[in-house]
Amino acid sequence: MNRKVRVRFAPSPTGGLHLGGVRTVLFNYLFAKQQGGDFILRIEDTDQTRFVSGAEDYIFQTLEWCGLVPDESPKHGGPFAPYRQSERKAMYRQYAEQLVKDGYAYYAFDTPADLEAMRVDFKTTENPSPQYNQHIRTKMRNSLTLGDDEVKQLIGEGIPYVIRIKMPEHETVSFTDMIRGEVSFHTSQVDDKVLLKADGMPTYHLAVVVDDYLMQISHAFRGEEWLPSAPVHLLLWKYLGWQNAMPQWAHLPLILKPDGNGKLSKRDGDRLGFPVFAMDWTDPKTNETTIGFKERGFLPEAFVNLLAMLGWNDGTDQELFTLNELIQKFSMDRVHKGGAKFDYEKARWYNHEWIKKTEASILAPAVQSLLTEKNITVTNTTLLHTVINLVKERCTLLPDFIPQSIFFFEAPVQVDTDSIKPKWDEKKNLFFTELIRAYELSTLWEATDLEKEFKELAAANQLKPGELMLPFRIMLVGGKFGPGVFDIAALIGKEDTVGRIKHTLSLLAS
RNA sequence: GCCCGGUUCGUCUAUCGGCUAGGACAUCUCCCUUUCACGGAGGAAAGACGGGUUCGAUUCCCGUACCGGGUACCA
Repeated sequence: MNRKVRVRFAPSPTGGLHLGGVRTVLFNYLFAKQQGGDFILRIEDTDQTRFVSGAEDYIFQTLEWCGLVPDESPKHGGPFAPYRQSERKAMYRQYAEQLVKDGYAYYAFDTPADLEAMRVDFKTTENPSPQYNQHIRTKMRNSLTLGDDEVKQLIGEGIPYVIRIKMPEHETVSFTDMIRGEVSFHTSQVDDKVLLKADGMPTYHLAVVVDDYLMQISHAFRGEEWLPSAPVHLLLWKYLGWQNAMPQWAHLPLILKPDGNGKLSKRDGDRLGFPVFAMDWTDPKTNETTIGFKERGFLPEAFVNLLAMLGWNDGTDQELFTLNELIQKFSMDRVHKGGAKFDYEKARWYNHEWIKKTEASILAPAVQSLLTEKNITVTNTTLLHTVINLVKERCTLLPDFIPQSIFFFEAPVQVDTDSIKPKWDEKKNLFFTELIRAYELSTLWEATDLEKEFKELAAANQLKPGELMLPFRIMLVGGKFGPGVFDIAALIGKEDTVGRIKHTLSLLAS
């Protein structure tokens, strides 16, 4: 069987896209691009009660930021449109009805109250959550227990009903998962899932099978949380007569909380102070904003890189990969089976590495807009690039560029004179006064010249340069940080250097 | 409870029967840097447990334990 690779990411638009979601996108994307296939985005908005406006748009923005743009989607269009399940509503019913006709599904008229009563009535300590299964279904109001005439009558009267799959009694359903190998289930353990809801919308189970078939999906990758319902899907492919077209499955491991147990959730980020969503997400109902990796100052390259390494590696010690390298090297059989605890420190490390290896010209727009927010207007882009190259190795997140570079463009507002005062004396005061004169007269303004002059003057004053470097640094940058002092002096120029020394001297005098 | 997955340093992981168990993050020590970083050298740190199979098991099989997922007219 040699068909075109087509994969899909099928989120429901209920909120921000979290790490796990983006990683599922990434693995789909990598696989598709490697195989010369297509990556489809399908919106699974079959639950109207959970629909959140803005969520779909957010998904597109996120994918764009990550550089994982779909080939087909509600936005990009494509030969299998529409790509929003709510707009495909009409197509699902016929398949559900066909299943009923073929004896693989049945109508069920139980009300929510009936179901609730069932769960209470059949609840025991051994079976705390009774399912609507092959045993229970004989005790409920459905087309298996009711006569044909009664069923027709109920439907005719407009009584709400759902269509449920009729799980076979003693079968083993098995399939080969690309990551896990052979996985099998006993049908006696699986319940009669609802396929078509009372409002006429399909559930995930029906919709995913119908759409994957209609959209000719060749490989279906999704989170591990779907593994238990895989037998339902497998059976549906079979009952609908599409078995030969069934995609190959891969169930991806989950991303877990860094501490404690369970899968990573938005709340963990809030609690532990790190982002979980790719980008800022503002809940339209509560107006609460959850921070995203983008806004925290992550580069998309770093974000994609760290996500890829959460559950996959190429078997070597390499940890830094570009998207293109990932496309080349990715393979589903090297994806782990077990979940991975998310480590924010390591995530920061990836970003740090990416900032270091990214060209100043690429970093420049982001740094510039960060400075603009601080009311710094940068007109000299050559200077900006020089500054970025000088400080980027000490920046882990993009906003770190602000404290690390702002003093190149503006005299420090706060000067940490407290760190100078304890060891300040008249000799040093004299030295800096002389330094001002020396620098004012100097015709050369390169870092090496400035350092030479500085040290000669120190020697003439019988002072160790070491005692003077820190005060000098604080005068220029405001605190104990930043690149080499003479590099800074060279870049900010004579006027600023002298001005900042004078300013600090006056602060120390008062 | 039941079903399905999983289990190597604190964390992410390498190992596809030969291991003195390797790398990275974090941590510690030292060097470099008269700031903060970067960088360099080194240290500490792991195969859940019990049975098999085998000349040999981290690796294969079976139990047990623990962790995770599922058990909705949510995805």
